[in-house]
Amino acid sequence: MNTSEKSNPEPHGAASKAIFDGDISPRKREILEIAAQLFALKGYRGTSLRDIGAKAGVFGGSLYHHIKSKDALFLELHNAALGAAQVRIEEAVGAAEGAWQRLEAACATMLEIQLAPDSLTMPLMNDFREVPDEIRSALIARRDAFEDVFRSLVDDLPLPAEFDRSVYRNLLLSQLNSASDWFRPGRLEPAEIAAQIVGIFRHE
Amino acid sequence: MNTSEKSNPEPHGAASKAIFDGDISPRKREILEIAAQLFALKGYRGTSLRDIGAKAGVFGGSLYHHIKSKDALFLELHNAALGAAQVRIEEAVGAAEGAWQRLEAACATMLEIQLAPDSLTMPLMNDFREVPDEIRSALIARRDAFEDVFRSLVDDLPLPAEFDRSVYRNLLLSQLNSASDWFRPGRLEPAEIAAQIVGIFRHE
DNA sequence: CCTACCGATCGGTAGG
DNA sequence: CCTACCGATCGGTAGG
Repeated sequence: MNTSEKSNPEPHGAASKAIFDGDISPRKREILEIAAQLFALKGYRGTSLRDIGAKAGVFGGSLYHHIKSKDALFLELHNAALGAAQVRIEEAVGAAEGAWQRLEAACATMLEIQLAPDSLTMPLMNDFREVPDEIRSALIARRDAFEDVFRSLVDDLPLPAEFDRSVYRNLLLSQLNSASDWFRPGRLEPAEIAAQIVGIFRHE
Repeated sequence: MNTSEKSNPEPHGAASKAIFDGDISPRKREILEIAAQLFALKGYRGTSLRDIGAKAGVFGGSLYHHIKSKDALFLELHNAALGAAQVRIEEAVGAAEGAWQRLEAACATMLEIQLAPDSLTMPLMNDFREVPDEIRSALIARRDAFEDVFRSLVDDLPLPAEFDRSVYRNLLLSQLNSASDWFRPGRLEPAEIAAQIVGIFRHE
């Protein structure tokens, strides 16, 4: 079994949402998805390379054929998830008209991503405290770039003068980032929650 | 050096905010405060008993004279911090008149607690993912009891009918809980942030 | 990708 | 409260 099996464009049917770039092997993509799920569920420190290996059907040490280190794996994951989220949100924003409608589109997409039942995505964006110092600054920089989308959305709102837009944006983002803490399926849908959020945040 | 030195009522000047019950030894209180700071800074898994011991001037194993386990230590800490916060918030709410004023008083007090520079308090309330399964349900139950204060505050608001009060309350609480992620001293004060929050959340 | 292992660190304990 | 240690687990590596 050699390792030259990279020229396989999207074999398994989950091309629906391409979280990771196309220029990685299917096997590595599989490993990244498994790792993302475990990190989201148990946190950075709570997920060992042996755990990831076990779910992938190999021993922990074997992962080092695909990754450089646990740090690098987490960083790659985090950046890929944020990149994919950013693309989806920008698409949704581009399809909407009006400042409040664009904000609601962004919120709805963000919540759909964070609240997806199989969410191999981003519920890891917050526990920066758990992550080694060496990669934390890179994670924060990437997150800041992501949040620029919301910065410009908020800047476009016709808000009352007494509102501090920086605080307003941070409050909004903290709601979106921690919705998975209290969300329960079967009640309001992500889009309905987005409508509630914009209903609350809408003042002019 | 014997161990019978418990009958000392508040020796060091920090009686200003009694986070922990009076019926524990000063030494144990000291250890709890050190542990709280480290947990808040580095998370549950990122804080070892050796770390706590080092800051307290003893070896990790020596802490077991005062605690039963790391789990129990964290649980005690968490419950004491929430209990103290609840008392302060209920006092502030009791001193205010009007549903919106009471809400703002609760938010301001909550933010003062979470954003205090030496905050040995609660920025640990969120990383339940990091904590062992055995104590997680107890932590959640205690937090739910704490949040009942906000439940009744929100129920008293004259909100428009289209607002879902459960979602509204969760959104509000997630903002208060994660304000420490973006707060920077020197800009808005906690009370000013509370005013911004209520300004946003105020609809009737 | 596996076997077998390394040094480090963890929570916790015994015995004083 | 210390010394000295236990078994478990971790990220990572060598050599195949």
